[in-house]
Amino acid sequence: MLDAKLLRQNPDRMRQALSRRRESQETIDMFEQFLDEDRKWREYVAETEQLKANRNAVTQQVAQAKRNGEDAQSLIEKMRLVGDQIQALDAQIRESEQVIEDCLLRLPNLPHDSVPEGASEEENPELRRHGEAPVFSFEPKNHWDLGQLLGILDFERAAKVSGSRFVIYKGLGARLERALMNFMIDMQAGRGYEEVWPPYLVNRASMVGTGNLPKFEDDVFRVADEDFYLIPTAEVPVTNLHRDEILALEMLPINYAGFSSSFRSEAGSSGRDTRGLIRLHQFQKVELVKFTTPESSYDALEAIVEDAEAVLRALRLPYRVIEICTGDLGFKETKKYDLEVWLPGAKMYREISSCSNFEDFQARRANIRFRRTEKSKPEFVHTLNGSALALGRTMAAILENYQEADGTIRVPEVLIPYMGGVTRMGYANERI
RNA sequence: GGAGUGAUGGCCGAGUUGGUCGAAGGCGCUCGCCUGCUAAGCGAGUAUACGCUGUAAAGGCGUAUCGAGGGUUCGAAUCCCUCUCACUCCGCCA
Repeated sequence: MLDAKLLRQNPDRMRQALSRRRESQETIDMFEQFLDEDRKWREYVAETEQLKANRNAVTQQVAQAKRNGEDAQSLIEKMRLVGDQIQALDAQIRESEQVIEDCLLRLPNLPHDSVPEGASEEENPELRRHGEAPVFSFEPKNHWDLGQLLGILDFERAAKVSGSRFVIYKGLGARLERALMNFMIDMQAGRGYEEVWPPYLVNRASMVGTGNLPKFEDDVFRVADEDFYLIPTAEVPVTNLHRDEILALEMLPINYAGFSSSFRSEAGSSGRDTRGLIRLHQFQKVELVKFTTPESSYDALEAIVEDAEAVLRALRLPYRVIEICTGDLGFKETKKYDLEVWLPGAKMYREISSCSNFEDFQARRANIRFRRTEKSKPEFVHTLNGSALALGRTMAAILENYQEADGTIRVPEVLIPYMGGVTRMGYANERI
């Protein structure tokens, strides 16, 4: 959510942002509707407040008169009418506020000046690459074939138990998932992040706080008849940890590494990535979340990218870093980098981490503030996050990059201790 | 799930026969005074949001806020309704 005052005073800044983001006409119209409603709202407010000031004054006269044992009936009669007027105006104000609030909650964030112009993901510049794509003496398999041959991924039974877009990890596959979780959390805990294991169900206010609602209702799962949503990422509960709080300056920056399952409806993506671990209704993820001062959030963003890259480097997975252009930027972000890992089976780079700065967009929605000194006014913090990493896609990358000619998978060196010393996943290990 | 109690400012805590209550008192905090230092003491101050006005900043006026929302009333922290949360007891449960 953006500052209504800023939008009112500088509407062209928003208009320009909407155009840079290639927003739909619908969104552009919504912004103009906001400006219009905001103007009306201020008129109503001025009017009703004047009436209330008058009523408050007369009310004092009534009290005074009663204390003196005088008759106040004529004053009361007059105020009865004013009361009705106020009630009618207040109702109108509430309606206006609802329209305004709804617009504000659905208007996207302003791209940072440094974000490259572009219409779509095709124009996202690649910033750098790291690691060499492995060379195979055979045709590398995709991860779902490998996983099923090894008996560590079971998509068929997952479909029976739950449905499509689910997986069951078994044996060393389950163990590898667990190893990845522990490795990634330990690694970030060693880099200054506090480990957090949040709830996987959150209330609506939390979903609105991070900007997942009201605009993206279709993307998330909701528990029937309850005010509970399955989290689409740990970002939601972890960012909302400090909702409605005023933090002391000394507490910043706050760095959390949250582990959770993530649940996504994947509405609108039917037919895409239907096989394998790339696009599931449930996957696990270690998510980095930062709360910073406004002046340090862009440095913090670079730091998050580095922390996520470090995981890929430790796992010796080839990857590249791309910067998201204005037209591909998500609803909430001012600036975003994606890390893409090389998948030999698919012969392409796939997103494995996404690191974003939201500036005060979430902080304003979730009312997360800080005070520079005890006497200074609270200011909104900046929030950021980045995946480090998505476990399912990491496993896919490991299976595809570490496969051998005989169909076995070497275990990345850093994971061997987490795998109880297992160095290779193969047919011999089937009966774990 | 059943029964009950409660929710007031940074904290504790008055106020529930509706009117002078943005809210006593205390603690904490800030500034000043005092003291050779510390402690004690004295004085002043100490919420947030929004609107209007105004400025280089500030300020001024107004409105709202006593868990949240709605209602009754000329007027609500105080009365009514709904909800949320916390605590206690019972039941159930990993």
